[in-house]
Amino acid sequence: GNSDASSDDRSSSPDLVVDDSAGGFFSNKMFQKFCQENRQRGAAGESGMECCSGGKTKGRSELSKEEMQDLRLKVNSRERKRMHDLNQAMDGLREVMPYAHGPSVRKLSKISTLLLARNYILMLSSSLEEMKKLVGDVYSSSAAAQSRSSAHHGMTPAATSAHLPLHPLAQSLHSLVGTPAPHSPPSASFLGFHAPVQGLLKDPLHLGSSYRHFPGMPCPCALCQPLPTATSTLHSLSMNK
DNA sequence: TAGGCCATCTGGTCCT
DNA sequence: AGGACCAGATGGCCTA
Repeated sequence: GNSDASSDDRSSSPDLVVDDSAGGFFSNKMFQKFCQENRQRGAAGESGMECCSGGKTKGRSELSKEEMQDLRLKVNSRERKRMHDLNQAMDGLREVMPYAHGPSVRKLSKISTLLLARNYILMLSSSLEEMKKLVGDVYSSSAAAQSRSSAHHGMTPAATSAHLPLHPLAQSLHSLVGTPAPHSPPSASFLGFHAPVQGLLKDPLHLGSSYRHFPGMPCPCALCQPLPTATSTLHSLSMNK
């Protein structure tokens, strides 16, 4: 189920147009050439064709014209399905990316989707690290305060921390950092996405036409996202093969 | 009209 | 041997 696909006449996962029909298949120039060559060979002599018809396992060179066509159709169909699956996965990735979705918005290109996803992951990673640090700081400061107070009342620090209610800030941070739901994108409100800005950037990757920039948060788009220092080493790895 | 993006076909390579 | 994966080629569609 891809919502974008319905709004985009250039869906990356179009309904399977199986061009098994002669018209579709023979429209391919290379295949036409192949058939032409085959016809020429056939005109020169059909003996090669007859010798191998009826065998159970044949080499590809021994296949008849029809069998070759059949094989080619099967391979093409598999390749189409593979590409459709890949595009479906790409659509799934687009759905969880922080950019404007909608009928009036052009879909991110594949390369833009991948680049944006990469930067988005880097941004989330650095945010998570920051959150963890914050939680640690809050814990240590409140524990220090409690130990002072409990020492005053003759209690052990361990006993107090076990029964202490969490600092309100620590509680809220806990709810944010504590148990991330697998396979679910971070909530929009958590990321501060509730007040989208309409200002769009111009950029060579065509991110600008579909990407929204949000106030108060580092922008994950390929252009304006400075890589976090902790993960900047990943940059050198980039996406090179 | 050039350039970008895409779907499809195709042959080669690798893996099971 | 068959299937998956990959990259090159090709042609169509769209936009600036």
